[in-house]
Amino acid sequence: MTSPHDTPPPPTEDLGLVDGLAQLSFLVQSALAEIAGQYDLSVVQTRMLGILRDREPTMNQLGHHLGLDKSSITGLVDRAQRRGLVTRTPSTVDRRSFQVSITDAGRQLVEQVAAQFAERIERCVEPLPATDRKRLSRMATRIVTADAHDHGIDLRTDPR
Amino acid sequence: MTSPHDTPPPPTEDLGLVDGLAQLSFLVQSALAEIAGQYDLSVVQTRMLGILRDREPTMNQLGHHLGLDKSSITGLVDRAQRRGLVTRTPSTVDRRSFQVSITDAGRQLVEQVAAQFAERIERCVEPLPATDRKRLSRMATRIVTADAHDHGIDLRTDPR
DNA sequence: GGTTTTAGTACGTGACACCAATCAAATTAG
DNA sequence: CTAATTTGATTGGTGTCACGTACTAAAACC
Repeated sequence: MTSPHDTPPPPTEDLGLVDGLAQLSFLVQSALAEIAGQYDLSVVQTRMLGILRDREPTMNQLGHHLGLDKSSITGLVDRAQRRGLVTRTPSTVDRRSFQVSITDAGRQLVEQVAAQFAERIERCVEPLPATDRKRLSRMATRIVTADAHDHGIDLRTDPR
Repeated sequence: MTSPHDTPPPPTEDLGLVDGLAQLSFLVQSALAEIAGQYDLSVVQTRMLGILRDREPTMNQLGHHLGLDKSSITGLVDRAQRRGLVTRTPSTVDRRSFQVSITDAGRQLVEQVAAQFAERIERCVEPLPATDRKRLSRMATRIVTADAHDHGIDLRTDPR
């Protein structure tokens, strides 16, 4: 029925906002998963490293950033630490907690993933005219920050 | 430092296309995960049910739609079938394969999730003016369909 | 007919995610 | 200043999901 590699961009009917965004999110996520996978990283691991690029949170704070349970964090950090990507440093002020930091190796890794991911996304977005890309960027920012604002959360995987 | 529920929309600086889309995708995915979770569904299960709303693929085709290995599908369908959400019907033309169909219960479930998800997304998108929402919808569609075109894939979780 | 694909399952492994329970350190009460 | 509570993190158990490998049976090929 549907022909694969044929008609260039036939005036496709609109998917609607909800479905469009849903599918777009799947597209982005699977791109990230694929690229991260090339470096033996999962999406969550990558996200964690991304967060640690500019922060040194405690386990608890890290869990908060990722929206994960504390118990999930232990294993997550364990695995990353085993690979030498992050460090657990005992906090000086609270002898119960640790500060999680990214290592040079981890930083290098995540930088590579980020670069390749950026490349990929830029490519996906190519069909849009420059004006639209700008707009899209602004809109995404708007939505994300409004949401973070709602939840009193900080977010941002990759600031600056 | 950062005040949670204060300043309305202070001229937030742009996150950039890549980061904006990445975070937007996380936002959408976690919304979906949360809502699906209320019905004891995972994102993948929900996605599967969404696909089955308007298709009756074989296990293999289903795996193709989801981008998953055949071996992953068995368990996926098993669990859904155990819950009475889908059915495995032996194919009449190929005695090796089965057609996976959604049951009424499954359809009802996924419809509820979809409705609530739509509601949630609409809400997230509220800060944007109507014109932008239209634009966003078109852009998302454009990107997604261009990508599907590239990969010769069909996609669409929720056609029409 | 015999070889080779193909559809699906079975099994083992590992990453995640959660909950409940636990422990030590910190905080709050009284 | 003890006593009770809360908090940061780990452990253990369960379940989902994803993969690779190996295997069976049916198709398809020659």
